[in-house]
Amino acid sequence: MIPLNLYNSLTHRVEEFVPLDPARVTMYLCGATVYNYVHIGNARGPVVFALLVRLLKRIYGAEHVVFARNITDVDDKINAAALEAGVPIATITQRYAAAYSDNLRQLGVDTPEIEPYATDHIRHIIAMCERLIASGNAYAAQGHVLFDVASYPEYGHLSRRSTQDMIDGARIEVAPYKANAADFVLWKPSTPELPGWESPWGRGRPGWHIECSAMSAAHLGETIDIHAGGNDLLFPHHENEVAQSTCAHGGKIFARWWLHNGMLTFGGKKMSKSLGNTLVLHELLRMHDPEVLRYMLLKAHYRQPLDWSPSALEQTQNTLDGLYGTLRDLAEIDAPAAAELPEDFVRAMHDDLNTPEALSVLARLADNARKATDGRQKHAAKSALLAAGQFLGLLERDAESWFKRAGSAVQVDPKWVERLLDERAEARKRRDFASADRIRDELAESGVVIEDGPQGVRWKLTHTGRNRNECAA
RNA sequence: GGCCAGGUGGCAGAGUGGUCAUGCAGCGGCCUGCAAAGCCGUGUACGCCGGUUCGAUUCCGACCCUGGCCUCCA
Repeated sequence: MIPLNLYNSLTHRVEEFVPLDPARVTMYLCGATVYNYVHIGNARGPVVFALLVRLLKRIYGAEHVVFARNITDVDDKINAAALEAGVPIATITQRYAAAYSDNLRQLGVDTPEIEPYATDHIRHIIAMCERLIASGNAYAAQGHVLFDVASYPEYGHLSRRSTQDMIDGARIEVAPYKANAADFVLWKPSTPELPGWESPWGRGRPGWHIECSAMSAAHLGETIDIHAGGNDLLFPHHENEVAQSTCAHGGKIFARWWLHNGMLTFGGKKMSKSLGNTLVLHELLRMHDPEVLRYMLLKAHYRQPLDWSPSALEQTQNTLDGLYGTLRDLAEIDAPAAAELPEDFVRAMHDDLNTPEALSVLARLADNARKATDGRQKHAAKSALLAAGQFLGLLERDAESWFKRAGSAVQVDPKWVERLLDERAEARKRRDFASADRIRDELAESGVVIEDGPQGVRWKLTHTGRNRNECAA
């Protein structure tokens, strides 16, 4: 058995992952705040960490892994969007939460076991605030509840900063109700036009950080195996979660492994709404096959930054075309995905989810499949390729239709193509190559590339010239 | 300014103390009526300067540069 090694942000080292209880492996991922459509950068964590969940299920059994990915459905940005549109926040959050789940599903992200909503956990949040006040780790002031950072000496351990640095580095003015600059809000008061819930401190709403702590504990228990998220959440979000959860649970360790994915950049800068360099996921899904987007997200190691660009996407499209080309050549071999994954593939995946390495194994498997001579070899090679590819959420399409994508930028009527191909076949039979080539040129003009093979002619839609600039919007 | 990641061939992107990443693109050849696809072949790559070492892209130190966090952010 190849051990599963994962980089733990807590220790800054790659360590062999061993769950607390192999019969119930628990993992939590900070999901989305649903105030707008998500961009492709928002999908990186869900994609790579759902892949990790697949790996965990393969090791421990699907029924022994519980994965939660939350939805933050109360937040000041949501409130602002609702206020502007003149609708209740639920109108906003339902729309975007549905789009989020749907977009991720299209991208091949498995649905988590649990998808908790913050507003369904207000009682848990209030209870947690009360526990923190009782334990002396939080205090109420002017309708707020604040976490007392000074009460938790370990604060800053995860993100490796000292509280002194944080005070020195504080760029915002300290709110008057805060005892210390570094203290953060667990609960805050709501004015009548804002959403709010009755609490011991008056009508109010939760702060962001405590939502994840409360939902994680409610569904997965006080100590979980893995907590994941983008590395931009390391501080303050994750640091604050550690502080709240640890203190509310009598010092029990909150998350044993902390995993952080690197940022997706566009034009060399982190893709973010504030910079205005985002590529909205549902738009991309309209223009590209989801597998191309997915392959692109897996091309770089999850902890590294990944720069998105139209040309990189085109390269990815070409790579995937090559893999599907192999499968198309093996269309007559009726081989389903193998039950077992190739060992070098598993080794790559167990090496801190090294998807670039795993993709290079995929290329090698495709090479084997192309070079296989007899039927048995072909069968074995094809099923190995499919097994590895489909584990990554790739190569799930029918190879023939991959090259004749419906809804692509290039559109042709297949009947028209077939008719021209018949005409061309006739011309070639007459050795009238001038006419044959004229027909080929006409097809090429419409984006149809033809290949004369031993079994006759086949065709595909070209990618050249499309998708080059359209996603730079 | 503080903390944390990085700088690899035309592009993307792994990895390693001493023969090979891989993919895309390019180039040459085979195949083909010609193409396409496929096959074969093909490139003095590891930011800069020192150090350790028989040997460093890989380890150590300095420097330069880039990105992330320090405020909401996957």
